[in-house]
Amino acid sequence: MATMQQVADRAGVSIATVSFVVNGTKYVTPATTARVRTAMRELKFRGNVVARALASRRTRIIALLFPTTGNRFSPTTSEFFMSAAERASERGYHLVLWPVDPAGDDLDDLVSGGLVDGVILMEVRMDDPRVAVLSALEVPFTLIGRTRDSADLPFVDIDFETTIEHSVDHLESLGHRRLALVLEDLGGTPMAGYAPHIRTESTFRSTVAERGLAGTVVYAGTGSEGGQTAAADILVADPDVTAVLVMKDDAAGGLLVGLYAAGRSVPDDVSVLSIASSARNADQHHPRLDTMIAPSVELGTRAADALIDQLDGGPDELPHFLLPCTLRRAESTAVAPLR
Amino acid sequence: MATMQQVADRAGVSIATVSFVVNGTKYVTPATTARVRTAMRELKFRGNVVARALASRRTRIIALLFPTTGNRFSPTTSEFFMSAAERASERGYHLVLWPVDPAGDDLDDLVSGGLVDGVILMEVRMDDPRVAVLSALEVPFTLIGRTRDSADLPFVDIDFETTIEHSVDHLESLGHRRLALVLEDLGGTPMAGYAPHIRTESTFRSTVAERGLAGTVVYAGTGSEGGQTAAADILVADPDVTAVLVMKDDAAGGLLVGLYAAGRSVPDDVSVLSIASSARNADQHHPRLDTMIAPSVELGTRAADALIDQLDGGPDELPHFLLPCTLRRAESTAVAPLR
DNA sequence: CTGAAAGCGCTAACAA
DNA sequence: TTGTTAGCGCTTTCAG
Repeated sequence: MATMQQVADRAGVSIATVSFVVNGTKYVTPATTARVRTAMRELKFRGNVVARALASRRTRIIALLFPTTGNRFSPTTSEFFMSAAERASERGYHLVLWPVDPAGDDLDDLVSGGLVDGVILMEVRMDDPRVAVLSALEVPFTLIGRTRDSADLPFVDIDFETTIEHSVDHLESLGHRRLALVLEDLGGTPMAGYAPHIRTESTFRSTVAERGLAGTVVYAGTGSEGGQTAAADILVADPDVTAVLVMKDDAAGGLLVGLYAAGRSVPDDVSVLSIASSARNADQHHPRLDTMIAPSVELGTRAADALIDQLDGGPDELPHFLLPCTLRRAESTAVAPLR
Repeated sequence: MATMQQVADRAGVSIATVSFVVNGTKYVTPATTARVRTAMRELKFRGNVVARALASRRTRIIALLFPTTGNRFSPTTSEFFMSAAERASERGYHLVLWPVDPAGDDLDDLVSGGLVDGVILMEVRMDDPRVAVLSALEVPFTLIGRTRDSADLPFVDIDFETTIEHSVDHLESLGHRRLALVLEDLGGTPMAGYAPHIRTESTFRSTVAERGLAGTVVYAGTGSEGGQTAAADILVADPDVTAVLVMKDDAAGGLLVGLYAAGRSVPDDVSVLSIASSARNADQHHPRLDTMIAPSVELGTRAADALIDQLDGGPDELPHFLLPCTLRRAESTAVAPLR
């Protein structure tokens, strides 16, 4: 692996000059530039990222922190990640996905010594311990999500409040007055306090209260069984329910099964609206469900931008970017769910 | 951010001594060790990974390379990633997921200068250009997957050959003699030549041929529609088919719908076996499908081990580790699929 | 416009 | 057992 010094020797210039042409830091005459470039090519010079990082204090690498706990990597997560990575790449950065303890304990060695220039946090909890750690470490960071009080934190997030209101609007416009909400059960896990759930649940409760609607909330376990149990739970709590919001992708199918098993057909007896899901996930269902699709790509892109702006000294107001999910109606005609 | 020199000064020792206690490189008396540790604590010394990497030529970071193309991050992928990360962590390494161009073009700057000590490749194609790049770069690497000729490459992989034979065994034992295989359609994409498909298809063809069975192969598009179309295609090609293998998770549901739409009930008329899927994915289905579950966790762990052995100078034979999927039978009684 | 040289923070001989 | 010191490969003033 050729070093910069070797390139310099070969081109008959100083190492500083090579550095200048490599980084475009200073003007170098076309003639010397050419000589240097030739030497670089001949020696297959690639540059040493680590040495550069040590000298310049930047690596042009940013990390997306992902909790090691649970197996929470969904298609939606994937969209956040991929879109953020793409944007980072466009702006001359590399984005890596870094699994870290949800408590933030192993954050130090990652970040200390400038291995990464900044980080994006996702799967944020209302009182996420990682933000304190990151602040203490003085690492530039941006959230995909919001803590309880994110007023002076840079973030992009799904606008769950608006999403839920729109969802209820939609269902109300269909004539529904008795709703239910299915959430994942995170109690007792390290992901307890997961902000999207808290916000969704409280917005749901307040919205139905304001509008004088009935609103039941149940927590679902995993997979088809989780959904089936949730359906049963809902019907116990409110036998007259006519619409349910599900924010748990892997249980959505089971929910239909459960409803049908209890003699309800979808959407004739009960409307089901899947929320904060991805198109890719929704497309697996048949019959299609009405779905509030998460703006993951847009948010991933924005998150990368927010962080990189911070690093490169772009606009300096705190980014507080919220985007609601958008409704995608199932176009197919009514179909009975599973028997 | 305190430097090692500052710690040394504070503890009244030389910087070398601090380095020794930090890395456990040499014996240091308990007394001095204590002084150093105290100083480190007082100064909140964290150590500079970049400087250490430059001096020692190792970062203790390994990367799992993931193609930027397509949105191929499945629950199975997630299991590979998480388990490899966990194993790496146990062995004192960090594992990051690095999105790179499937052609391997942007591999240089990642790897040059020893930003990562080694890499694990996944989503491997039969003639994957990335292995040439990696070899040229002289970076230690391990594959999750196999190229056409991996005889002298370190790899761990699903044993697709055995998996398919077991699948056919299973179906044959159920009395089926007319089979079909559903694969993802990757033609024309950068992922064309994806090794699992090639191996699965060719093993399937040769196996049915040897045993004198009928074997139809169809390629499915995405989501429920993809599966429905695949079902129709199969029935055109072989109206008497009685068993189908699906290696496309998101289309499995649609396949059932399609079969049912064509008047076939599952599993009475047609048996469906989902292959190389994950438990998490399979659990979403209702009715449950018989599933050949991929040994992702075991393989992710092995991959990390193989790479780290290589790095730390463990056993030096080339790891060639193959594990077949294991059959998980749907316990539920027969149910009609979607209507 | 180009070069000299002082670091960046740490590791690892080699000495003592 | 601990200290000295020469790098690791590159960036970046500061001169010239």
